[in-house]
Amino acid sequence: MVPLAAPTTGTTALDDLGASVAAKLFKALSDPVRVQLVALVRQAPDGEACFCDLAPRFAMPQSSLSHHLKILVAAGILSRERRGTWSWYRVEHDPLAAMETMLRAGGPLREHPAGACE
Amino acid sequence: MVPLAAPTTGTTALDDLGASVAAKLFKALSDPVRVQLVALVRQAPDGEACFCDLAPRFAMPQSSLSHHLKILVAAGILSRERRGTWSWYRVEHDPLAAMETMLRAGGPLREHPAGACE
DNA sequence: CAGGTGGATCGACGCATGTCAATACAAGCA
DNA sequence: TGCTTGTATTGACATGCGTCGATCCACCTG
Repeated sequence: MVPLAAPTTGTTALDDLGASVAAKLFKALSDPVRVQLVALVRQAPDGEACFCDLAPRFAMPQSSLSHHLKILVAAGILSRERRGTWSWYRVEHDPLAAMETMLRAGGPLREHPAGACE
Repeated sequence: MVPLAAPTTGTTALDDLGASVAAKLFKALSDPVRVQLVALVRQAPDGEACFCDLAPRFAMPQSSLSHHLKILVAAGILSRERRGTWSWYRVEHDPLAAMETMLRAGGPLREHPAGACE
């Protein structure tokens, strides 16, 4: 650690907390398998997909896929619901919208009224 | 089990290549420091920021910051230009727009998605 | 040309992450 | 109750990544 300027927050840029939240969301999508999982679930009929539908799409053991799904659920990007024997996954659109807003506006991860083209 | 859309139909999920491209972009933003760097550069006057302007914002050695900037440049999210003594960074908006499109549509990443400011 | 400064790169370290096989758990069925 | 199938978790392993100090390079100035 070096006596640099203290982490400046509350000025013009994204604050530390917002950056951490954003980074965690982006990290959840930082693997190709997880990107595809989100796309598949989103495009599934009725907006939900069963694990057994997703598994055959990937050439990897079932445990690996479950691991990736767990990460997406932990990040809040997917939600899981167990109905009887099968687990069903849905896309939670709020986190995706938050990321989208942040990419467009560059501001903190919260509702941002700024116009698209400043 | 209900079959998902076949990989060859118009409603196809993200292909492997698109998913890899997307994942690499998201990965570049999977660290809070890099999220803040992008926000800072974007909000800088004239849309560009000098390394020496960015450095004091972070409590970490200069080498670490340079490392993060390198990752962002390698991902195409930032561009670097050396003018005399200083290095200047700008935000490349196309990759951000591509990510945004992908979050909204779930489709593959294209070269020039319907950009936000065209 | 010598010295100084801004910034990039190198090498090492420790921790996080993706992968797999094996195992555990949960629900339906015989 | 026990068996079978679907899914989650565990543990081990290798690799990747963020961090840091040290060093190197490019550009300016005297």
